[in-house]
Amino acid sequence: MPHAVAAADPVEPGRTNDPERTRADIIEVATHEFSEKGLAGGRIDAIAAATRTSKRMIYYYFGSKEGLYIAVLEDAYRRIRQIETELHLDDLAPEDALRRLVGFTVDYQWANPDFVRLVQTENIHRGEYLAQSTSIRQLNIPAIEGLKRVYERGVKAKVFRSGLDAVDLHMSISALSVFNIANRHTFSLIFERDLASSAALIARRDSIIEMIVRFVRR
Amino acid sequence: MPHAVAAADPVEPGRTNDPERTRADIIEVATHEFSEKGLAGGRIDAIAAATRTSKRMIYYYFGSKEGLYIAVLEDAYRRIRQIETELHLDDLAPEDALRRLVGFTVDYQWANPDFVRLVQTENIHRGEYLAQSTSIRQLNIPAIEGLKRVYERGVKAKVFRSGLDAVDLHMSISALSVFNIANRHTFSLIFERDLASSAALIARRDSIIEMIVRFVRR
DNA sequence: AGCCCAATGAACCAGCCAGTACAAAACAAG
DNA sequence: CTTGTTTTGTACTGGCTGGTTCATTGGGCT
Repeated sequence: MPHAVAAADPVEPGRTNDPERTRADIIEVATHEFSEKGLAGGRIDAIAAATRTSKRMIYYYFGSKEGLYIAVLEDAYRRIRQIETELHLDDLAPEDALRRLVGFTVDYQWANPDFVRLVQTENIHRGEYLAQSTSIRQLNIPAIEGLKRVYERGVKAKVFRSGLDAVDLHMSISALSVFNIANRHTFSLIFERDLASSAALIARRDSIIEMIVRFVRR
Repeated sequence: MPHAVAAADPVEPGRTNDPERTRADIIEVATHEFSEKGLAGGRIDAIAAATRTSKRMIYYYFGSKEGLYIAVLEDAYRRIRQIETELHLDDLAPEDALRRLVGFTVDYQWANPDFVRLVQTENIHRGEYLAQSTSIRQLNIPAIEGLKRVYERGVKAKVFRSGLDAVDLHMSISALSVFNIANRHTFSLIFERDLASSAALIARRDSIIEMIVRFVRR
């Protein structure tokens, strides 16, 4: 997402006070800064400068650097959960549905490196800020529900073996999908491989799908 | 490794100037600090305080915070490579060897969260410091050589399917092994699962091994 | 119009922290 | 024991950066 300067939406034109927009603007810029530099490395002044508003506003709305960081985390998780609900897997045969789910997950991580980096940062902090967020834990996890239904359909149809744990399976899918993004720099440096080329991505995507499918097939 | 205050080694007793030791001491403390807080979050003063020596020495030996950080990275990679050479896989049947290699990888990551965190941090920085290290790229990668030999033996023995890429396979093994450590905090928070219990670890370990083996089996 | 509060701006501050100045010891060599 | 080099300690500083102060503007409501 190349920063979209968002052609001013036509509603209420001559307005200068616009809290919603100010908040959203700050969060967008801060998401980028924190995902780029981490919490300690991110600079409030840098965020303020890239915003249409001022540093004062950041403290007005978010209270502190940590407060802003938490808001950024909440927003990022909210977005991914939103998208997860939009997959329609129930009208596909189990194995096809699984392939689609895995493929989607890979593509999503690929398309949203900011989210991956944010999660990485938060894990460096041992999840202490995510733990402070009340709103995040209220959301349930569409991804795992969808996966669970697909898996159970597959078991019933005797194409998947039974006895597997959906959360464990989800963890494997996430692990494989995230790694390419999360560790691409050190990995490609050490193995002298370009992980970013589209050929490499496609091959990797196929490999991941194949691995998951072979794991669940009877 | 619980910090081992290292009962003074008997060689050269009355010595006060001991560059080797000072250097090693600084690196050990810094490894902990940086893996805990990241590069930006780590404090030189904190490192100095936890050392037997002073801040002055850090700059004397490493020149800058970044210099120290690079030295820490180099040392961490050197250690893991060292250990990788110590696996003896050639005297096992291919599938057993593969199981052992994967199991070892999982256990190693589990036992060395500092390394995982350091790599995470370095990836946040897009590998720019690792790229500056000349010494790291000179080392070759024992793990992948070992894996390659095992895989090829398996193909020859017709227990593994052919046409797979050893680096890709290694990537999958790493991805699955690292995820539990790297993302345990956010993951366990969201899925309300304890990933740290030994029961969970063992189950996960088995699941990973099974996934890899099923992937390569014909 | 006039009141009140939400929203905003510009300049400012204080503590933190990477890095340094200035030496003084310890050691090696002659 | 002198001399030169390596290693170490103490005290300091200057800029960066999170956070604040104080004052102002805009807008909804009656």
